[in-house]
Amino acid sequence: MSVATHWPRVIVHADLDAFFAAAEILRRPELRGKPVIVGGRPGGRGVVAAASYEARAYGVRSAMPIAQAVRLCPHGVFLPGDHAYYRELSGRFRAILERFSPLVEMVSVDEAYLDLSHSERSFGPPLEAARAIKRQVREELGLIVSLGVATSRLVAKIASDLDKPDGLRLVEPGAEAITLAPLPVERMPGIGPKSVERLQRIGVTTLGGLARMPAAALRPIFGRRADDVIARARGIDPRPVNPEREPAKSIGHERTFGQDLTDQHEIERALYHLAERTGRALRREGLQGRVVAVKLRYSDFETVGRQRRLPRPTDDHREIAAVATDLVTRLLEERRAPVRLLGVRVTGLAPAAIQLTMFGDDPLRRHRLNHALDDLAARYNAGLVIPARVARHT
DNA sequence: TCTGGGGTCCTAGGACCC
DNA sequence: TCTGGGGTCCTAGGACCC
Repeated sequence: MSVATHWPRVIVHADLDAFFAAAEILRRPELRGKPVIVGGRPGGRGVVAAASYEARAYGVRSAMPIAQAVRLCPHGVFLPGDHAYYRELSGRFRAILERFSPLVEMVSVDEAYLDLSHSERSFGPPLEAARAIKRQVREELGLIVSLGVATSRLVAKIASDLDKPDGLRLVEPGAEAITLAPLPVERMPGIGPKSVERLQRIGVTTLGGLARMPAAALRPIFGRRADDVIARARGIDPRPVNPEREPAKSIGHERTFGQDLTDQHEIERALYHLAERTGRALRREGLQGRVVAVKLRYSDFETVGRQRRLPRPTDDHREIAAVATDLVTRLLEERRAPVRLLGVRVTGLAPAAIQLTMFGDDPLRRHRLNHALDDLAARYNAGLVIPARVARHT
């Protein structure tokens, strides 16, 4: 019998396995055991959002173009995805986690951090608590969750991935650096393909190697983050679990078209629709923004953006659309080529306040009109109400 | 092969101010 | 004739995450 290990903090990272695919199998049990791939429609321009482990056996991975997934796994079951349903399951997932600690931070629909530092009295040592979480998620949701248990978010996150699927990995206090050392650098969140390549060029391929580098050598790759990257490679990460949802910094929508757009009217119509969805989302959140940004991707994947600061904040989709259209028109004057994607985003957000200084238009009336239109859109079909000038071309 | 959509954060250059 | 230095705001682009 060894002396109980002292845990300065107990952080759990919980990650649902192949979540979207598992969710679909849950409501269509006949799919169990089949390669299920959730993403865009075959023949379309989507990517894989989630693949069951049966599909992964064929080499299908998330973020892979659907066309490639079809080639690898022609008999796969391809589904479009149902985010409202996933959100509902995600809420139940969260409710289970909250039984174990009030400190639960959802980082996406299928991922969360928990701080169990003060939960030992109720749920026993970390390993027992982790087993209870896995059991309750399986019994009550029918989903499999992989867990990492460690003294920090970072190590818990990396650990949760090590034994997937149905993983449970605990990294004892003091064992952080030695656990990370043999892992390839790309296991560390924040190190993506570009950084991997640049690290490889200076002879660094593992987190142990990264941990031993002098900060000066990493400065060209990571800039001011270099010291932080080294600390993290050693398993040091003081960030707390924060259950508060941070206020949004930007809200926007973008769309990749099934076929590239060349017609000016089609482009304007698409921008109007994106602006409308963005405006509605802003009003739903009670926010206004001071900057309108557009994104344009050409058929050759060259991607450019423009943004403009407004004289005052807005949540009005007509105003957003007008600015967005002007910005895109300017981009197309610089380069005229088929358009694959358009995006509209509003940043510089702050809680909405009606301005009483507009010219020629009653802001209060417009404000009421927008909310009335939001109600209509919610009751009927989103995007039904568009100005005649744009509708004429539909 | 042919590359989504929602975001966040960082960098770098130019304008402008003191 | 040769021309500082720091801070802040704004814009564009890119890396990255799920």
